[in-house]
Amino acid sequence: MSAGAATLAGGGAVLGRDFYARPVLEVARGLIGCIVEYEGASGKIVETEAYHESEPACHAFVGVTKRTQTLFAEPGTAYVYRSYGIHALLNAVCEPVGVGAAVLIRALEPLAGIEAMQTRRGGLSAEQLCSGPGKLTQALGIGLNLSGAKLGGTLRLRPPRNPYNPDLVVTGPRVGITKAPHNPWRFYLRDNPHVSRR
DNA sequence: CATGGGATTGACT
DNA sequence: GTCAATCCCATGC
Repeated sequence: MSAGAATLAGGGAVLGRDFYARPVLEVARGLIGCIVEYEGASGKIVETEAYHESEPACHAFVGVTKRTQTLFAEPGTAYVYRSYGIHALLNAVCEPVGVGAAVLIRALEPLAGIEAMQTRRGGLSAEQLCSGPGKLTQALGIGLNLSGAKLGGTLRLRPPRNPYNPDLVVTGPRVGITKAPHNPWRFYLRDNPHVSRR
């Protein structure tokens, strides 16, 4: 079982505070294979990236501001922000309170609610529905209003349904950033067709 | 108060 | 391959 998994009455388990209150690189790797659920739609995480206040690519690098205060909040908080004026990007806040760190969820393999996703995304194939950080928030209907919400409520993450080979998780440099681009802090499932492409 | 940049995407040459 | 769209907010004057 994954660290921090707690059993819910009625079946299923949800990742709890202990899961997120660890070094952000561990959480980024650990989230691969986990399930994101929101209002009946769900998908398996196939790609993540880690961000930490100690390096300039992270929004929290500048310290606590109105924009970044959520990154320093309780582990297991959602941090959603608008990128390029258009897209909402979903992160899970990690490490203890007062440390600015989060895992960006970059791609999902759709599991449930695919028709609703296609309605929101324009009838694309399953492989294109959630294969990017801006795409998956649109597909699930996740907006900026969820920033600051505690993960585990309407928006929740579950541990993997089935065990999988940890060798399938590979690392690489993060995508799309201009600062500290070389840290290999991106994690994804090898050969999974739902991973983002450029 | 004005400016500039951005953890992206999709359309177009 | 290039490039515009479009919003939030940090920064600087």
